[in-house]
Amino acid sequence: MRPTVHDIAAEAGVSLATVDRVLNNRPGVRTVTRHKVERAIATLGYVRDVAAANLAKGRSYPLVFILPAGENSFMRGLEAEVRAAMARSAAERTDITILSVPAFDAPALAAALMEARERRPAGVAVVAVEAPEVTEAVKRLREDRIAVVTLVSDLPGSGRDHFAGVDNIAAGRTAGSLMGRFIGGREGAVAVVAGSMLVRDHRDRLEGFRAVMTEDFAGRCILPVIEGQDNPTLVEKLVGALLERQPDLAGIYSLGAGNRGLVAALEKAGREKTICAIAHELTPHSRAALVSGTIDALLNQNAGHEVRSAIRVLKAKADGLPVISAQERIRIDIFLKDNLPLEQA
Amino acid sequence: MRPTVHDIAAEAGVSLATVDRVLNNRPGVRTVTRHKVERAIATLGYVRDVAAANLAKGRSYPLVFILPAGENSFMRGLEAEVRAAMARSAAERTDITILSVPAFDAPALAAALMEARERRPAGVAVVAVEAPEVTEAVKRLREDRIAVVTLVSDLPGSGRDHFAGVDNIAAGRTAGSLMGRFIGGREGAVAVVAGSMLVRDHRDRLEGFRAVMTEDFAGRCILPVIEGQDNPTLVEKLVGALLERQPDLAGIYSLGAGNRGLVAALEKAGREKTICAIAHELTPHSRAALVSGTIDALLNQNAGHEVRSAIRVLKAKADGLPVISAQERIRIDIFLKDNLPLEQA
DNA sequence: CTGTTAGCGCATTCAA
DNA sequence: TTGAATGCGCTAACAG
Repeated sequence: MRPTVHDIAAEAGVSLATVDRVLNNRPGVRTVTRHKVERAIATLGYVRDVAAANLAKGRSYPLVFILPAGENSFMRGLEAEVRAAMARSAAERTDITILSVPAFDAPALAAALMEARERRPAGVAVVAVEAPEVTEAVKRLREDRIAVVTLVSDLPGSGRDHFAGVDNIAAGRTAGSLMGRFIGGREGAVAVVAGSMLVRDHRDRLEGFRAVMTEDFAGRCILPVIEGQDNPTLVEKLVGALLERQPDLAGIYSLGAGNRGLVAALEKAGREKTICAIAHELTPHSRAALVSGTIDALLNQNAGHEVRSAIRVLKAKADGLPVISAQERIRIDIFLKDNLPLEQA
Repeated sequence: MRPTVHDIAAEAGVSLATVDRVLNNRPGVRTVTRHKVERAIATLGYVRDVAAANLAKGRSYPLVFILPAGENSFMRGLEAEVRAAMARSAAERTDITILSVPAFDAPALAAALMEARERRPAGVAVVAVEAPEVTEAVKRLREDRIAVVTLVSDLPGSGRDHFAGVDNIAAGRTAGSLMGRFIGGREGAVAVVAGSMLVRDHRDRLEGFRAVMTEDFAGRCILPVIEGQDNPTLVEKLVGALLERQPDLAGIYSLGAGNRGLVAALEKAGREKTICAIAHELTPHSRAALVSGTIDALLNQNAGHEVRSAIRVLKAKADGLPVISAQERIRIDIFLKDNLPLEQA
């Protein structure tokens, strides 16, 4: 049987309370006593039973998630994952509140952060928009010792505790690499459609994509970025116009959302087979387009992983515990029609 | 505060023991009493605290992992993940033993399964070789109510409880799809290097690969399969010979292990830039080859996920609990040099 | 500075 | 068929 606090108390010749004190390094133990206990811990090879500890503590973690509103399928999927986490909250001892704000709206986001602050949660997870007022709000939360994790889109320089999302520069590079190889020797320019240059993730993807195209596919012309605000209607209009003025277009990299518009424009123009399209995020629409062949490859960040990671990190930070960063790294998935996970998964 | 057994006992007007009986549907409760309790559970919205339950039970899960011996980096990585799980065994209430057997050796594997059986574990995870004696041994374990999970390579028809591994047909298809697109319009045949046709995963990958090449890249010639026994030295020899007799080779799909041999042969022949190489499993060697460009794409199954999934399933099956199969699905990762996770991760 | 004691939510004797 | 009592491994008052 593995050793318990009782065993180490006996071995060290002290009481349970003392053992508990050194285990949770609380004050009020003489150095000699502490050493005795530590030695007992070492010789017996004691490892604390976290489940039992949590049971005894009865601690719970009030958390706030701030997510963008709107039709964006990825964000709705993200919200669904947060709600799934709420359903598990009994078992995970969390108490989660969701706050919804308009997309790409820095003042509204800053206001939501202040609202979150008033709830005095243990931690806040936020899909960030890069703006001074948002940075400022995050700093205020940190001053109140509220843990902050940026989700999906980061906010460097804000002092947030952690970023739960993918390396978007690498994502852009990956898209560039696939695009260059898939197009191969064919002629024609490549277009880039983004949502907004106000969010860090989109800027990073663009940077990565351009870097690879310059390094490895130097002859290829990259057209100026189109900003579609992650809005399918707008994206469709802009891409439609693009297709008209670029009869020789070889590829489109859609690094934001609104892919329904992209797909519609390509199919209306009858160019879905000749243009290599690479987009982000696996949603019901993008999935269908991948299967049909309109989209050639999809880069994805697993929203479920991101939410669960954010919660783990928030809890750890709230307890002042270190985070095993290797374990919290979110991978960039590449999906072709052949390695698509089953529906619903 | 969420309701506890006490609350539902009070609500139903019975004792703790009775509540416990209906909760774990044990006999010895009148139907009326049972109904009262069930109603209380429903109205209070009770959910059992699994951690507390486990604490009270003090149950632990003796498990056996049977892994192939040898230099195969992927398998050694797998073993490292099992050892990592052993390190967590205190917290997870598992007690894991590793059994090592020669690779591709059905009699030895069958013997190991019988050895595992004598330990009377709650469950066994095994990297399967497809052979009647192995199937038979697995059936015996099942008869002794020992849960069995196949790991990495499956054993259909054996009655194993679960397969913790990727869909290898889909993996082969993915490789085919990438191969066809990366080669594009270039001339030349494509070769396939396998480990052994005795293991299901290799056979499945081959099937998927051939299917896609036939469906989508019909003009491309696929050479007969080379079996390298996952042995780098043998692979190097065989691929070396292949390169000599096929001066126009356009691509190589290595669906097994021994990639050190593949890389060495390509580089010695100076063909690493002109031949598109796609291989499996991210190891230090394959990673280096991907970065240098000798390997163009790597398909990967995350050994850590597989091991953790196997353990979860084994515990669930041992307790007679259902498995949420969607959650246990192992994804096929595609790595290019651009989306490689950081070292060590 | 150290020890005693009473739970956390649940499972399990042993009596009744 | 039911209930009272005890303990799992740990934390947290409260005493000393």
